Amino acid sequence: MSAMTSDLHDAVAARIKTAEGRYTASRRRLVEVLLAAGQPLTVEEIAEQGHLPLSSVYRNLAVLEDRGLVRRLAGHGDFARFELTEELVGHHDHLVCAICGAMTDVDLPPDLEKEFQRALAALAKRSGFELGSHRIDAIGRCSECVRLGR
Amino acid sequence: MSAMTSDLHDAVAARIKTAEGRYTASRRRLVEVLLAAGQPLTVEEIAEQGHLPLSSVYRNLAVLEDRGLVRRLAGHGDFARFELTEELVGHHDHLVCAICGAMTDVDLPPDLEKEFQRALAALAKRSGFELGSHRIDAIGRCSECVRLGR
DNA sequence: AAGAGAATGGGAATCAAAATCAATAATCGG
DNA sequence: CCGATTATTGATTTTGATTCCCATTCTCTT
Repeated sequence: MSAMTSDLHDAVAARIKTAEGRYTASRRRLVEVLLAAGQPLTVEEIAEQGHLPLSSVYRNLAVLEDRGLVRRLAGHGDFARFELTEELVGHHDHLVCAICGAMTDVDLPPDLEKEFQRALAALAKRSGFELGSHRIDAIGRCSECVRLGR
Repeated sequence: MSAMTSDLHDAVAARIKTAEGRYTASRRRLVEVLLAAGQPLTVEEIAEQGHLPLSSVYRNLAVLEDRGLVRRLAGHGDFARFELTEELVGHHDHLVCAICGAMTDVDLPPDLEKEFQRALAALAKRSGFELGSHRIDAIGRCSECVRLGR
């Protein structure tokens, strides 16, 4: 395990403990699965890859989301997907397959991200909206679905 | 009703009819509600504002979505929201309130939109992803939630 | 105006997600 | 290390948004 990875677990543990929470093996496993995947996963995928019961996955995703460590995304039509927040793994965007729902992480040039955040801030200000973050998704067909002619 | 509005209804009617569908009063009412709102609505909002039964709203949203006339969005809670597709009302982005889930339409400068689409296309190509459209959401607190100190 | 195909809408079924709760495990004080 | 306290687990409901069903109604076509 890399230094960065244990730093991440330390960060998660610290955050969990601030609210009478415990960073249990089950929760750590969940975080490890999300980290290893490097892309947003469904509850079922997390349960399977972490050998965890569904009820624990649902409960602990809620706990982690509440602490700002996990973020819930909407796939394309199907069901919810989850990823570690950018506080833990940095900002990134997604390629979203409109056919199978798969999501892949991608990074836009930082300059462009900044330019974009600036433009949004201007628009937000105009309507009294307090801007936090943003999300950018590219919608299309993933290579797998293209290959299979779907 | 403006000329643009009846053009829109004509476009919807034409598209519906291509697949043995009928542009019924119920479906037209649904489209009118979405058009009048100028922002993505939940199923419940559509049913209420159009005085339509839930089952019809769900069924007809599915029909319209299938014909590419309506698009399903992820809110910032659990409830899906729906809007007319950009083919009908043009491209735009959203301010999404993380507190109450409200969504407001906004327009980014066209130059910036194009620059984004170009950057995304480059990234997509690299991983064999076939780029269609993109969606950009600003996440934050809407003016109402700021005002109420939520 | 009648027949055929679509659409409607109230209610039932579905199923992802959340809640329940007895059993288990971690934490703390001494 | 021990026992008390509190949090977590996970099999099992329960919930609730969404989808399905189907008898009735509507809309087209001739």
